Amino acid sequence: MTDRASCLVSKLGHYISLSEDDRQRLSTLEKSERSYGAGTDIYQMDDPCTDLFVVKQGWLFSYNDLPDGSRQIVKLHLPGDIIGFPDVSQKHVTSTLCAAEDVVLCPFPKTALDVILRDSPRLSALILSIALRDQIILLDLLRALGSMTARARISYMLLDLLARLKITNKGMSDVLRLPLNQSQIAAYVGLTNVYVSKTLSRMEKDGDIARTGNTVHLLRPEAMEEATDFRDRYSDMDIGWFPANKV
Amino acid sequence: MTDRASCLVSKLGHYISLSEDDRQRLSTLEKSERSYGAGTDIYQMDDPCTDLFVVKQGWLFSYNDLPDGSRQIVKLHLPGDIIGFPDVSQKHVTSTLCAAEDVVLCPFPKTALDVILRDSPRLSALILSIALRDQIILLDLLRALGSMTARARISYMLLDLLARLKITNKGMSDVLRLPLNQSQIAAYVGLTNVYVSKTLSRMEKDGDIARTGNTVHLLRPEAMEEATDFRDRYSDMDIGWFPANKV
DNA sequence: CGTCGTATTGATCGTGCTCAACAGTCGTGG
DNA sequence: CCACGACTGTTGAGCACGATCAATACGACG
Repeated sequence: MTDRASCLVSKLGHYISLSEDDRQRLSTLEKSERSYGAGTDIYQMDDPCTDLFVVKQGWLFSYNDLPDGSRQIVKLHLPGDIIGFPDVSQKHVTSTLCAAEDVVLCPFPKTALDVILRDSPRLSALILSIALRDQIILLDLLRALGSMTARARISYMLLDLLARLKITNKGMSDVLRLPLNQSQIAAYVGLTNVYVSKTLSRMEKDGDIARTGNTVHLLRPEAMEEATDFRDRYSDMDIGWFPANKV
Repeated sequence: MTDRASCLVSKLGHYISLSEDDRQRLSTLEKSERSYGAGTDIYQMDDPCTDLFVVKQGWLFSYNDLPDGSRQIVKLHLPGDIIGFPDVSQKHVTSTLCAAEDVVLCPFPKTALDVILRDSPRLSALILSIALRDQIILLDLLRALGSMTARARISYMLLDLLARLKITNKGMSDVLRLPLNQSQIAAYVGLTNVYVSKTLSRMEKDGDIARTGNTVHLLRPEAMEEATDFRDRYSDMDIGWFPANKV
């Protein structure tokens, strides 16, 4: 992936081989890239939904504030991710997007999707598949939040992040940079910052993880996967049924 | 909707007007319909994923059993729903499907999707939108499980079910038939059967709901929506960006 | 009548929350 | 240079929501 390459092309080309036509189609979609500083809210809940974003650099998250003052982070966005897909089905976006650190995004208009659907069945299938896989992952997270202990939830989050990073970075070890503070982790897994701190300390004392700065080292990933019934949904998408493009 | 009409046609025709070609395409997809008794597991987790189902009659749910013995219901399926969409992206299904009562389903093969993607951009867009909307709804549920009290979670579930039933049944009142026992409700909202019982009793005593048999009457839906920050995602899907079919 | 599945109610326990104090690390400004 | 504040993480004490375990009630069905 050169720096000049289209974010979309390199992201989607990761799953299937793209025809030259498809590459062209995708490249033209992207507007110029944009940078945002850490902590910036890039769009707010209930804003009109016009653009999608590919993450070129940095982590972000989508959150909602609830009436009782608590905050729930519903999705973490890592480099290579497409942000805002579910909102395409709605007139207004359903959550607020916030940069967890300094980020670079490649926006492209929501209306671009109709061109793809009209002209490229193969790309359409891929996009649909990605959307559906994201839904699977959400279901997994739901199980975690619905019925796991604090420790299992945090383990689950760490395993999920590691699996995601390994898609684009094959030779990766079990070390993880985690550019989120404990309040944000808490908002994601449905706990409080205090209890996240206590749980992480306990996990460290028990030898499950090691921490240095904001990097986390998973010392027994297999045991953690066992305990949380973790499954890697990222590595085995089914793309066998995709249609060929028309000629 | 006549009894003979294709389930898919009547389901999808609810959102957009379908061309005669599209109606034909959809009708041919469906195999004969099938019935299952209450409590039947229709497919099991890790089975190969071959078919999707349209619900013609009765309620169902998808669940997973966790290593600690607890069960999490991740999705309730009502008449008119399409079951198994997210699993299309996977080689094996990720949860077990169970009939909550006697049901009738219309199966159609997963491979049918490639025909639609190739030939009908408009139907493709609709299917994508439905998948994405389901994801939004999952995100809503995630917020509920992540940071709401027992009472709010149950309220949320009731509001969600009511909104779903109102799509196909416009003139509906705030009365709801709930063919689930309290253990199933508990598995869905992440509580125990005991606490569901206690919470429902308290809600009844406080005048929020009334129960007779397995029907529930919501007495102050607006107050409940306020308390749970409930939003109806079903009634305002954005279909404005859909492409027209090629001629 | 007995059994099974389901709902209710009570007593007790524990995980995780609340509130609070304190420490470490920044960047800022005197 | 130090003082100060803002932000983050840690630790402790007490509390509450919801879990666990158990007993009871109730209906449907054989």
